Amino acid sequence: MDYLEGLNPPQREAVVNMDGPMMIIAGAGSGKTRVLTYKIAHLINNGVEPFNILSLTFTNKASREMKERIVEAVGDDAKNLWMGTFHSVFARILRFEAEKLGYQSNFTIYDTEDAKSVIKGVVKDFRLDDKLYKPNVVLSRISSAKNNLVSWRAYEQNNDLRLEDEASGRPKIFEIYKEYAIRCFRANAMDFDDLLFNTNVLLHQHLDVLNKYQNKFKYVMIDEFQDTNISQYYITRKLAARNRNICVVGDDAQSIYAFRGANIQNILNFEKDYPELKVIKLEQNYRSTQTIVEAANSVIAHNKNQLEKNTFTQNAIGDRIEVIRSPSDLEEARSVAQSIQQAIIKDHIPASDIAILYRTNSQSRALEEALVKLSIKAQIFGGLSFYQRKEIKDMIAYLKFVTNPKDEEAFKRIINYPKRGIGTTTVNNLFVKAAENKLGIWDVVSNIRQFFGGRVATQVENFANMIKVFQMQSEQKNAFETASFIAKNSGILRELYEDKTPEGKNRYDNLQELLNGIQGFTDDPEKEDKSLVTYLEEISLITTQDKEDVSDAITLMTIHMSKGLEYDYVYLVGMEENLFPSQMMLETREDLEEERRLFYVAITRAKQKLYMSYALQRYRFGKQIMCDPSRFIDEISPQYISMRRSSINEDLGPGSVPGFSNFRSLRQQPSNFTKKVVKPKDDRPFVPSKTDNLAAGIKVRHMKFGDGIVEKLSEEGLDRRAIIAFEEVGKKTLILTFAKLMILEDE
DNA sequence: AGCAATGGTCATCTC
DNA sequence: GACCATTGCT
Repeated sequence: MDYLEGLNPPQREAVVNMDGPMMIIAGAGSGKTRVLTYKIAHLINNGVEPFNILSLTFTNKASREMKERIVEAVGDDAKNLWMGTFHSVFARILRFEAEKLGYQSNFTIYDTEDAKSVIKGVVKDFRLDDKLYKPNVVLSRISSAKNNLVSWRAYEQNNDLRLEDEASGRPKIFEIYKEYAIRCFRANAMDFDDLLFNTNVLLHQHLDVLNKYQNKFKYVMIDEFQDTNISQYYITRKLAARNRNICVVGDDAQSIYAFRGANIQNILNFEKDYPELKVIKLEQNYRSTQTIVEAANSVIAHNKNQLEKNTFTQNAIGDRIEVIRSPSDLEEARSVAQSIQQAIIKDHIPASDIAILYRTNSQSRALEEALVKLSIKAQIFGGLSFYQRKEIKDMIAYLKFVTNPKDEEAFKRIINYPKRGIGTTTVNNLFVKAAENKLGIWDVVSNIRQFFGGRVATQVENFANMIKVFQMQSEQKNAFETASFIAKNSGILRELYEDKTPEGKNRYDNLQELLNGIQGFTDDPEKEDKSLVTYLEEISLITTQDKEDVSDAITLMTIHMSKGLEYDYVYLVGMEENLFPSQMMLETREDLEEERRLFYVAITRAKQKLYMSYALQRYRFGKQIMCDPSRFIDEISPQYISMRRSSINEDLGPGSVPGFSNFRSLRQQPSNFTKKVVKPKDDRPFVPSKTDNLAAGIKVRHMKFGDGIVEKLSEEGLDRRAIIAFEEVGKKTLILTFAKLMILEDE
C-alpha cells in the first residue's frame, strides 16, 4: 500500500505489526503522530472496525486532528473511532455507567477551584488551622493518593501515608480526604482524578462492564505514555487484558508530568506485564537541525535514568544556538522582541513559526509588553483561561446547578449572584439545615417553607422558583436556548450590562462570547449529543492546547504546554538558576532530572534556530534579585553554542560571564553551516566598536558576515538600523543595538 | 447585608 | 504583584 512507502523501516514496522503488545519509543520529532495515524488507518484498512479501536491522546486538539487525517485516509467510517484524552473518554463511559457507582449520569465535574473550595469548607468545619491545611497542599495530597489508587479507606489504614502526614505536621489529612470524598459524592460531582479513579473502580467491581469494554476495545493505543499515572495505566491494562492488542507510544526523555502523578516506571513495568512485547525505536529526527538534535542529546546525557536510544538526524547542521545575555528582565524582553522582529523582517520567518517559551506563566508579561512596543502580534497561552474567569464561571455555575441541583459549589456561586439579599449567614443556615435533616441543599431550598419562614423564606423561594423555571427550559430547549434564557432571566446579563467600566464592558463581551460558543456547540452538525451536560463536560475537560491558533501571531507559552509542538524559531527565555531549573526542583536527583527533561523538551521544539536568553537581574516576588545563568547552559556541549550580549556597551572580557565557560571556543565547528561564515581578511582580533559615530561610507567588519561598507543609517521606533553592503554576503540590514560591528579605521 | 479599604501571605508546571 | 480574608463603615 502506498502510504507505507513514505515511512522509514522502524516506522513501517510499527505500522504493519497490528496484533500483540507493542511499545514505540519515539524520540522528539521522529514522526510518531504520523506513525500512529497510519497505524490506525492500517488497522481499519485491514478490516478492524473503527468502534473497536480506542486511542488515547494528550489533548483534544491532537485527537481531533488525528481523527480528521484518518478520515481523509480511510473515509467517514473512521468517525466511529474512540479517540480523545483519558479524561474525556472515561467521563463519557462513566456517564453511561454512573448508576452502577451510585452517581447520577448528570454528575458535574469539579475543577481545581471547586475542589479547593470544598477543602476550604472542610478545614473550616473541622476547625483545623487553615495556615497548616492549605487547600493546595491538601488537594495535592489527595490527588496523588487517588492517582495511585489509594481510596480514603485505604489511606486511613496506610501507615506510611499517615506517618508522612504526621511528620509534616498535618495528621488530619486522611479525615479531610474522607470528608472531601463524601461531600463530592453528595454533590454528585467528580474531580479530575475521580474520573480516572472511578473508572478503575468500575472496571474492577463490575465484571459485566469490564467484559463489555474489553470486547469493545479490541485495540488500544496510548500516546505520550511516559506521562500516564498509575491510575491511567491500570485502566488501559485492564481494558487490554483480553485481546492484548495494546500499543503505547512515548519517550522517557520527555516525561515532564511527575508532579501530577505521571510515573516513568510505567514504561519499565510495561515490559514486565507483557513479556511478548515488541519494542520499536524511532530514532531519526525529522524536525530539527543537527546542531539542535545533538545539543539536546548532550543535555539529556546528564540524566542517569533513561532508556538507551540514539536520536540522530540527516538534516542540515544549521546555526549554533545563540545565547543572549541581558542586564535585566526588561532588557531581555526587549532583546528578544528585537531579535524576533529581525527574524520576521530579515529571515522572512512567518510570525506563526516563532515561539517564546518560558518556565513560569508570570514571565509572559514583560515579553508581551516588549512585543507590543514593536507591534509584533502575539498570542499568549495559559494563565487564566477563558472558562476560569469569574463572569464565565458564574454563568456556568447556573448551567451546572440546573443540570445537577446537588452541585453545592455551583449553588454557592449563584445563590446570591446577582445580589438577591441572601447573605452568608443565611446560606450557612441552609447548609446546617440540610445536614441536620440528611438532605441535599436543593431539597431544603426547593421546599424552603418547611424549614424557614419570614423574609429569608421569601427570598429563597424566589430563587428556587427561578431555578425550577430554568430546569423546565432545559428539558424542552437546546443548550443554547436554555443558556440565553438563563443569562437573561437570572439577571446576570443586566448586571454586567449596567457596569460601564471598561472591565465591566469586557465581562459583558465575554459572556456574549460564551453564549456564542454554546450556540456553536448546538449548531455543530458533527455533534450527536447536544445536551447541556455534554456541553459542560466538554468545557470542563478542555486542554490549554485546544485553543485555536491565531494566524500571523507569534506564540508565547510555558515549556510544559509546548510539548508536542514545533516552531522554526524558538526563544527560550529566563535561563537562570532558581528559575530554570526551578528552585523547587533542586532537592532531589529525580526532580532535577525531570527539570532537565523539561529542558530537553524545550530544545527539541525548535526546527531551525534556537535562542536562549538570561538576565543578570530580574523582578521576582516584588523585589529585584540577582541571577546566575542556568547550569543547563553549561550542560550543552560548547561547540553548539554561540554567545552574544544584548547591549554592546557591556564590558566584554573572557571570563566575564559567570558560570559560562567555553562560549568562545570555535573547536569542532560544524562543517556545512547553512549560513556561510565569512573569514576575515586579516587576523586582527575582533573587538566590537561603539556604533554611536557610525555613518554612511564607513568600513566595518562583522563576526559572521565579514567586511562591508555602511550604506545607510535609519531609525525605526527604538532601533537604529544600518544597511551594510558586505563584500561576500551582500546587503544586510542590521539593528545596531545587536550587531557587533568593528569599525575598520585604517580604510 | 453589602461595600470599600486594608493587610497579610504566597508564590511551577496542568487534566 | 496578585489574591485572599478580615475589618470597619454605611
